[in-house]
Amino acid sequence: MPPLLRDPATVLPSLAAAPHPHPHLLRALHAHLLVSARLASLSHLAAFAAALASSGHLAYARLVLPRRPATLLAHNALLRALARGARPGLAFAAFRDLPLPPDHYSLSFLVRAATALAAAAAAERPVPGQVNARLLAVSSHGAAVRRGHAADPHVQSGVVSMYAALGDVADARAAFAEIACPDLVCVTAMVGALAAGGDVDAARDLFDGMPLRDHVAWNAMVAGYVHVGKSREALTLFDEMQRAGAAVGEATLVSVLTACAQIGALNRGNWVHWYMRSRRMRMSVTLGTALVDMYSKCGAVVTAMEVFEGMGERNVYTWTSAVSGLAMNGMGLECLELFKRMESAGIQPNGVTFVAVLRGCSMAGLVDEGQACFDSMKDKHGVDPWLEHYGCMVDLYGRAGRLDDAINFINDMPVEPHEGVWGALLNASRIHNNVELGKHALDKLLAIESQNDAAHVLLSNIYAESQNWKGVSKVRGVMKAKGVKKVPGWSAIEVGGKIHEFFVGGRSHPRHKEIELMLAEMGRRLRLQGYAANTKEVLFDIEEEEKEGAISLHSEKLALAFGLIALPESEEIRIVKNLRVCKDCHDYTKLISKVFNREIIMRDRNRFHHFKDGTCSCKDYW
DNA sequence: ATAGGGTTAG
Repeated sequence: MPPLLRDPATVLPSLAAAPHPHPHLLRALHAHLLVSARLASLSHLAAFAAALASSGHLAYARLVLPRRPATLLAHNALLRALARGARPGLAFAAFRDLPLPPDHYSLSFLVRAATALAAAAAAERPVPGQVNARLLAVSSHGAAVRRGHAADPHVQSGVVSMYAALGDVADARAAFAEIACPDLVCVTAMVGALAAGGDVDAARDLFDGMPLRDHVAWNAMVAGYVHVGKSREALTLFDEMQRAGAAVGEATLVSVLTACAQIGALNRGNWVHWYMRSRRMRMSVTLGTALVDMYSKCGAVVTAMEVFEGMGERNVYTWTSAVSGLAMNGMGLECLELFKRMESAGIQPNGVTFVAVLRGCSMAGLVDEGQACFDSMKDKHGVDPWLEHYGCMVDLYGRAGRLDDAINFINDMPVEPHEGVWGALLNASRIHNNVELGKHALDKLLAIESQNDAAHVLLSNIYAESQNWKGVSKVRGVMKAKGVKKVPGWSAIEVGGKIHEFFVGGRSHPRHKEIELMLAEMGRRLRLQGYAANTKEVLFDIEEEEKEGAISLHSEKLALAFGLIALPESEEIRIVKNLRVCKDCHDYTKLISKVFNREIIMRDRNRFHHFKDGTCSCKDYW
């Protein structure tokens, strides 16, 4: 007996994965399963039927199921297996041909199938034979209503999360409003739906109004905050969750780690790792990946790699997190090496992996290597380049000063360049002081995206570099007239397990007086070292400038001053910033690291800067 | 005998 045929539990998934197994093979398998009495239990029978259906033999699948008496139970088991399988759309075909009227179980499986399709559509993962996720969603909801099962709580919660998966919060709200007495599960589904739709405040109101919250409800709310980037709120809520005595499990910790990663809360992240070990929690792929991501994004890349190496099972997410972590930390060569290891390990890289490895090459100036990766994408891995990848390539050439190559690359693109491509060229023009090219790139960029704030700021900086102050104020006027809003800059620093956030020109911190004194002291000691503020790149914070009539302090300087006050001298200062660090702040921080003899690790939008003894790990190349 | 809500990479 071939080993595969010994146990339905092992043979069925491989059958389901095969696109179109030969009918002879199926019949042989069927016969074997019958003879060896593997199909005696209904669950095995349903699994076999589902495997048949998944591999394109729905009619055969139905024949396998008991016909007389036709039990709805067996057909429901088929629906369930199909809804969970690789081709959830088949559940609709099976539903249409049910030999008996469907019950509330049938409907809940159908809704689940629609949810799976909606989730795949949202992730742009086309599922074979897919019609239209929205159409199927509405029809499954309609079927539930028609068959009189819309009031079943399992169907209700399923419908709410189905619309959420489609991205239709309004429909989720409407479905929720129809529910006379939503139970805990339905409310939790709605909390998740609201948060996923970006309305985290509405989610919180609903959450606060819950008479009872179990750990899943807490998880939904914590994850909701993480989803919209409110990491500090997520961590605060997690504290409350623990005080409330809710069970902390894998899902919770994954969200908490994601929050730590977002805001660079290394101490908190370390605590989670310790907590996992002290509870002897299993290092699942998801949890391990979240740890690798957290350590990478907190600049602890060595620890990230230790976790990575210690993991027993790794998937494409894990590898991509690690590759991306090395890229972000400026370790281009190591990033490339890990990518090659990934290839030899037989893990198929996807588009996200290539974004990471191309960025790694770009940051380390590895132009030829990056080019080779880009070429291998399609040839070797069958991944079609996205617009982002074209942007990465322009960045790769442009950063390295090969502006002609960048332009040729754009001209040879088989698709219309998008704003990211022109943005990369614009940035390269700024780095290499090419005003003409910068103007050209900006025109193209604004023709596509007239509200792009970063583009206006970059143009202003290009003008400022060439001392063209009229140009600077013109850009400012244009932004005002067009109503372009600059994303407010913030910097975060963790002190004593608490996250402190600073905003441009902010004065609201309880220790602002001390911060001001420290800033004055920093300025005094820097002047002694011959530092003069960089007026070339003018600080560009319209709102603040207008309010205060003076140039405001960028948030990273406030965070830095606070770090110098609040952290012991032996400790490095870690700052996370949401935008890219400007040249002035970069120069300033380099000198501070020298004059105050401190290590400063700053994560900006794109990468890490590791300041020590007056130099930065990015070698002024960012 | 079959069911629902929360979890990872750019």
